[in-house]
Order: sequence, then C-alpha cells, then structure tokens
Amino acid sequence: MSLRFAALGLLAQHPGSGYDLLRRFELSMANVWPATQSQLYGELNKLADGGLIEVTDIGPRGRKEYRVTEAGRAELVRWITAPEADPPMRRPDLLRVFLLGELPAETARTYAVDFAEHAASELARLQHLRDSFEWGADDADFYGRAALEFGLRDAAMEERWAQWLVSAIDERISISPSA
Amino acid sequence: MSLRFAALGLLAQHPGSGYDLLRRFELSMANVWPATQSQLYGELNKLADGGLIEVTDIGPRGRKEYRVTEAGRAELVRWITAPEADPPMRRPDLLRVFLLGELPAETARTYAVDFAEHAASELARLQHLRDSFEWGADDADFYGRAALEFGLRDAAMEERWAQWLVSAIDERISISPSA
DNA sequence: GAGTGCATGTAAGAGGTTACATGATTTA
DNA sequence: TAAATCATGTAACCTCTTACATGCACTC
Repeated sequence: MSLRFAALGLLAQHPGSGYDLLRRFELSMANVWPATQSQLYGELNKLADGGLIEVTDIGPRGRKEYRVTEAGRAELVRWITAPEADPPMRRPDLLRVFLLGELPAETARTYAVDFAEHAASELARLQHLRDSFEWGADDADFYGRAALEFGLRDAAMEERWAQWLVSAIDERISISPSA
Repeated sequence: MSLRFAALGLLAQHPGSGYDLLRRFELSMANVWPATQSQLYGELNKLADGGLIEVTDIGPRGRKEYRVTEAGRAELVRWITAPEADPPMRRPDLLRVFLLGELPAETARTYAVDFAEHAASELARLQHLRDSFEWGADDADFYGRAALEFGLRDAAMEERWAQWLVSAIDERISISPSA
C-alpha cells in the first residue's frame, strides 16, 4: 500500500516519467521502502486508472510524462496526516538474536560482532551519502535530510547495541565457562 | 521466509503444539516478525512435509505435538549463521517524513510531535514488558532480553530524533515565516 | 448444557520479487 | 553499427493478511 504513496509523493514533488521516478526513488525513499521497477510501473498505471495522476505527454520511446491531479494531491495529504496503524517492524536479524541460544556461545558472539560491523558499515555509507549530496534549501531536501538523520542515528544505535551484546556474551561465557 | 525459522526456532527451544507456539510467539518474536495464526499453522505443515520437524503425538482435539528433527536443527543453525542478505527495512512512517514538504509546516510539525509521542509510548510499553517479565537464567531468556534491549534503545532513539525534528522545523519556520 | 478456551484448517486477494520480453534512441 | 541507456510491460511465484469454518474439551 505504501509504494502507491511513494510514487504519488514523488510526482507531487516533481512531474516526470516512470523512469525518472525510478532514479529519484533509488536515491531517497528506497532506503525506507524498497521496490522494484515492475512494481513502480504497475503502481503508476493503477494511480492513473484511479485518476490520482495523469499522463500529460507521450515522448520518444513511448515515454509517459506523469503529473499529479488535484484528487491525487488530496489523497496524498490524507495519507500523510492519517494516523493509520502502520505495519510493525520485520527484522530477520533480530529474529536471529532470539535464537542465538541454539548456537555455541562463541558462534553467537561472532554473530554479534558481525552485527556491529554491519551497522558500522551502514553508518559509513549513510555518512558518505550525507557528505556527497548537494543539499538544497527546499522542502524535499530538508525532509530528505531529516530521514537520513534518522538512518544515521539508527545505525549508530545498532552498532552500540551490538557492542553491548558482545560484552554481555563475554561476561556470560566467563561466568559459566564451556571448556 | 523468516517465519519458517521463527517456528523452527521456537520448536528447537521447546517442543509443543501449534497453539503452544502461537502463544510463545506473541510474547517474543512477534515483536520483530509479526505473523498470523493461519500463517504459523501453514508453516508447521510445510516444515513437517520437509522433514525439519515431526509430530510426536496426537492429543485431545487433534492436538499435534511437534518436535525438531536433526535435519531441522541443522537447517536452523545454517540460517542463523548464514550471512544471507536480509530484506531492507520498510517503514511507512519514515516514507511520510520524505513527503512532509507537501504539507504546511505546522501540519508537518504536528506529525513530528505525534511521532515522538508514539515512540515514547512504545518505550513505556517495552519498559513495562521488561519489568513485568520473570527473567530466567537460560539462553532463551538471555537473548530475548537482548532483543528487548534493542527495542528499548530503538524507541528512545526514535523519540529523541523526532524531538530534534520538531526543533528543526520550528527553526525553519522562524527563519522563513509563513504569515 | 452453555460458555470459554483449545486446536487446526481453508480460501480469496493484495502486495512484492524475480525473471523475462520488447523495442526505440542516443552515443561512441 | 554496436553498445549503452532509455522506457515500459507481462507472467509466475511466494508471502502475508483477512475472514471464515469447524469442532472438541473443560469448567461452571
């Protein structure tokens, strides 16, 4: 359901073709709501069928230039401000944490170390994204930057938590040694 | 794909029926990987078909007592230690952040305030969970507690981030006032 | 014997992924 | 003219959600 609004929102920020949207999407929203090319094109057709967006021009190679309609903008605002219950988080990596007891403590410890490293590299990736992008003064950049800030804080938190877990496992091993 | 391992993992920790699993699931893993009753029963049948679990007993009301097989335990360990690329995060609430520029600044600010409040109440819920549960000394409790710690840190981070966003929006409003 | 809880299952449909299919246009 | 890029679409399959269906066993 959310991809529908990602597409609608991108078009509200700026008109363009599915192909245009796809590239803008990859750089921004795909970080919080990944989607494939197939899916995006499908949503655009559905949105057009529903009258929320419209084709304003057909260019070379069958390129369709889309634009948001009034109805589409209203629907977008409704979705953003609606306090709909969002689907809860789905994290396979945390699911594994619940099951680390099925592994030898040393192996579980390795999992935690890897978790920390993964978070650190994600942090580095986002820092690079922040530093390499030319941030403008418009709303889209302001809020995009805010979403990125979330990612940075999240990655930093995850790294610290994983380091804490490594220590906790070490302590647990030393209390009841396996050898 | 992950629910399969959630079910397998729960059975690895302790044998039981689908109904038993469902209750244990709600208290633990459902926080990081929600699933419905239908789905869980379906997975149990698939796991049994694949020889990863087996029915050891049939009790009253057609109750099936399941147990992990050797193959199942091996598959579980493989999954936990496999560095498979996990699906990336999907957060409609952050998707909305990208689109807050489509709203008046005052309305966007309200969204951020609500975000902070939501995080605060989630934090309170998890703190209550932590304080009301009788934590044992076994592995399942140790790692369950670790996963809960993640949730606590995450909720705290989200609240602080949202508060930061409120301040940033306030600053932005004061710099370029709308009235 | 009525109500609650135990216990499992089916079916329809939406959302999402992967792979494939097709072809025009620009650039080297 | 070959390669890269632009540009859109279809089909099969899996996951997940929602709703419905069924019935036994225990307790009051």
